[in-house]
Amino acid sequence: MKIKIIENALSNALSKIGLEEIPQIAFEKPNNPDHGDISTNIALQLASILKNSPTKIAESILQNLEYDESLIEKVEIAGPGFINFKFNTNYFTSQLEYIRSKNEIYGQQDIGNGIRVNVEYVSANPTGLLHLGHGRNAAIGDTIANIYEWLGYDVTREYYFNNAGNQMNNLVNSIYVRYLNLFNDTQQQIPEDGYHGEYVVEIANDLYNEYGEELKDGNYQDRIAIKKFGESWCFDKIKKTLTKMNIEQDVFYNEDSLYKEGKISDVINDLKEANLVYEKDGATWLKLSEMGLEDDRVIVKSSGEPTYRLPDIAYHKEKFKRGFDKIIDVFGADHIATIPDVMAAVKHLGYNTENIKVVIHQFVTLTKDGQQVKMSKRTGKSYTLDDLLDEVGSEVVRFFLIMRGNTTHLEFDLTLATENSDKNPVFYLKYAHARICSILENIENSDLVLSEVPDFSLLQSEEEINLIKSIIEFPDYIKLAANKYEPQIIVEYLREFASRFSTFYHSCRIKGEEEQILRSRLHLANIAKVVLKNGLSILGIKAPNKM
RNA sequence: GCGCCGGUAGCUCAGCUGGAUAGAGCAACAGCCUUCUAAGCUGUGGGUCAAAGGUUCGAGUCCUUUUCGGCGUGCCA
Repeated sequence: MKIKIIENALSNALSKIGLEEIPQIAFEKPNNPDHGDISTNIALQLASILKNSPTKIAESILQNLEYDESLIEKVEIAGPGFINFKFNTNYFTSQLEYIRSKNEIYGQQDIGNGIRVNVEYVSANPTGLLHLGHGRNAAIGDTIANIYEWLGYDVTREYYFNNAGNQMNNLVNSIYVRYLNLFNDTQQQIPEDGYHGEYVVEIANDLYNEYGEELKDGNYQDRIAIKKFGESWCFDKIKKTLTKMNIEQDVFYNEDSLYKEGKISDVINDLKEANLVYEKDGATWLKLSEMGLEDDRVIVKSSGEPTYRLPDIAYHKEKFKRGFDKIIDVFGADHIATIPDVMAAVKHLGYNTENIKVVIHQFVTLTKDGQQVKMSKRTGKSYTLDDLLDEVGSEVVRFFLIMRGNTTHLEFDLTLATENSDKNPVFYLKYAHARICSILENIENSDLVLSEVPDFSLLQSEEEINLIKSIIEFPDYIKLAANKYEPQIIVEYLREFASRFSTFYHSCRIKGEEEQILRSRLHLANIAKVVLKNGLSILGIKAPNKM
């Protein structure tokens, strides 16, 4: 919305009143339509400074306010001293002509200006199958990547993984036990900290089919073979699941490459040079207490192996060195503790951590028929992301996983998701789009009608204007979602949008109306179709022509 | 113990930098299909915004304390 014009007008009025310093003027969109389209509380803010009542101040601002009457219909003082602006309906309809010219690309913006953004998400190690938590991570990350692309950023979608270290050893141990159990009488148990999932049995079966009893000794070479087999088995499944979810990442970054290319030792040297580490009990410690945090932490164990913090630091340094201007990490809430450590170190190495945004999301719980489905690691029974995708499809999965705020625990209602009915919110949006397609089909020569320039000023009813207002706001919501890293903002916007379209649809007929009206309404519906299609596409959902 | 996130209608959740009468979906109830898709629309009922104090013209939103739930708190990732 054009608040710049109002802002300037207000600034001028304020200086006429005699204000030497013009303060920041805040605007908001009133939720009560009687309060106009845009509102400012500037008079309330100035009350204590000017030692006058807000209403008096508002009055004198109004007396000195000059504005374009073709744009603004009404300016009012209301309540305790708000100044409310109501736009002329012609303002809204005139915006439509510009939007119509954008057509298919409406919503795209070039504010990113090619700035390079790295969005890291999923990043599950190849030690198992993806679960619902990964799914939420994937949906949030992929949608944020889409949003930034729509804003003209140069986006790289990245997956970071570690195929070495403790976790892989645990996987190897677990597979090995299951493998021996296939042909050995002695029923060995999986170690306490091993992987108990049923998929490990599957891996062992496949392993046996490939190698027979060749690996039964479990010597060094055997373990390497088991590790390679297990890793590619898991990665294969993970990638298939992501493909099913319509996610395609550009870079799979292996933590191991940080070691091979000397990036880890480089960072240790950097840290030593910056005097940020010390030796104690045979380990290397990071001086976090000198960086404003509570406790120092080990980054290299006495065994000589680094802890996870060190590669994390090196990895973030690498992202900067690879030329990214902005770094977005999407993590589950269980990673929350390590983030401040890593950020502090990266910052003290001289990188601007303000360009790193860590998006934390809370966990997912699964409910079915009102009962919570336990996803226990101990029993090994779990409902995987893949199961879910098979059951309800990628679009419902993606939608459900982003329809709550990142910081809220998300309850995935399987019963609701499976239901192909009006209760399922994703259908509502698709349905609105399909309806518009149906209108276009039902109008004779609709292409021809759309090729002619419409008179949008004929659209004056409340339903039409409300729809137009929502159309105009589309780019603002994309920006808001980007600034907040909240895909949910797009979801909420689209629901409201579809609702306004449906209201319009029911009260304003198109087919059979007089030619001029028909043309302008058809154009309006067609623009609404673009908004729905583009909005859904940001969420990774296709807009169907028929339902 | 300490740290992070959350507690808003019967249920699931919105509520942007503090603003005017706290919203949506589902569930409940009452209407609307000879007319472009009724997977829809219109209306009704439903609230001590976990509790208490504080900041101010004004608090669901900010501060303090308490409480409940989740996660974390490792020379695991």
